[in-house]
Amino acid sequence: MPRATASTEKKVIDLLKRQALSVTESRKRILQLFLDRPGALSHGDIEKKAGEVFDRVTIYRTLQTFVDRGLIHTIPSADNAIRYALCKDECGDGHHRHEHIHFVCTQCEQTFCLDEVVTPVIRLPKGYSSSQIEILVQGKCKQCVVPVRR
Amino acid sequence: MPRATASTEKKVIDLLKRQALSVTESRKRILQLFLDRPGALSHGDIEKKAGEVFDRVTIYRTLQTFVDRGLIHTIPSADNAIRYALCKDECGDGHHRHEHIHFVCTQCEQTFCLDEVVTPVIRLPKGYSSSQIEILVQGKCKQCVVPVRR
DNA sequence: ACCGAAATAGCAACATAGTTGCAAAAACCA
DNA sequence: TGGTTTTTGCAACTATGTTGCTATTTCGGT
Repeated sequence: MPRATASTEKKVIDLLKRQALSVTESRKRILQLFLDRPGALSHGDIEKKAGEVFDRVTIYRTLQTFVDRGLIHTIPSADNAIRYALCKDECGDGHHRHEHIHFVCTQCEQTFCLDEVVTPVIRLPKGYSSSQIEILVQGKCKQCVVPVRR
Repeated sequence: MPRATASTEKKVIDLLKRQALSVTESRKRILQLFLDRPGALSHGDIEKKAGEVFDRVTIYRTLQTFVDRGLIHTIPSADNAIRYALCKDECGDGHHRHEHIHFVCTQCEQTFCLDEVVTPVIRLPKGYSSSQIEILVQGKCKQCVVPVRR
């Protein structure tokens, strides 16, 4: 199965170079995986899709590098499996700023960034200060709600 | 160090009985740990505090039982360490309903339930339906913000 | 295109986290 | 108290994540 056409390969290389990352097979492949699908990926997902080619350790380190450079961001979960998703607005080196919420579909089990939904302001009790807010909504996604039968 | 006074022991036993759970040493001890402190506990935390007395497996199973019975609830995190906290309003058998947000202090690294802060309504894009919302706020808690120097 | 320095990948070994089956121990109920 | 049921501990296993070291690859300069 041809995973990367000439044009998407170029895009991937571009993204890496823009972050001053050296272009390696594993980075290209893993970044490609994120571009290929709308949802978020866990380490396990990536290992399943590219684990025969690359070492587990390489995948861990590649993901960490991508997070550090602001290419992807982490999404917490209640099942002890951190997921990663592409940063849409270019996040900087070590600086992530995300205003969107995350949606976990209970049916297809995919996790999506809902860029259209902006995180509301949360009024904290006196004495608390906040630096980051993460909103995780669980339910059924567009594809899974009222499945269209034909 | 005396962990349970006569009165708190009674409270613990009461809570267990109310859920039709048999009263065992490990359940008493673990439930006691939750009553002793305001923050949430991870499996690891509990293992450190009671791991010499009880088997790891017992702790896993006890936590699972408590979650199933609605005694405690899980709190997702970005560091792959699910935390557990007492349910204030009695959640039923397998039914959790929490309207509060969770606060993770970056300084003392504790996680709290902020019962005073009600989760806002999130307007999802067309086609999505939500069944549960989890809000995770990161920052400094009451104790850690502007440390009082005397 | 080639070379050397620097970055990255792979390997091994380890640490932590979580699960399952089964036999022994205990909690419960009459 | 005694029999039944539930829970515990143990052993073994799988999955997940980390670290140090060496081999390989990338990349800049020539």
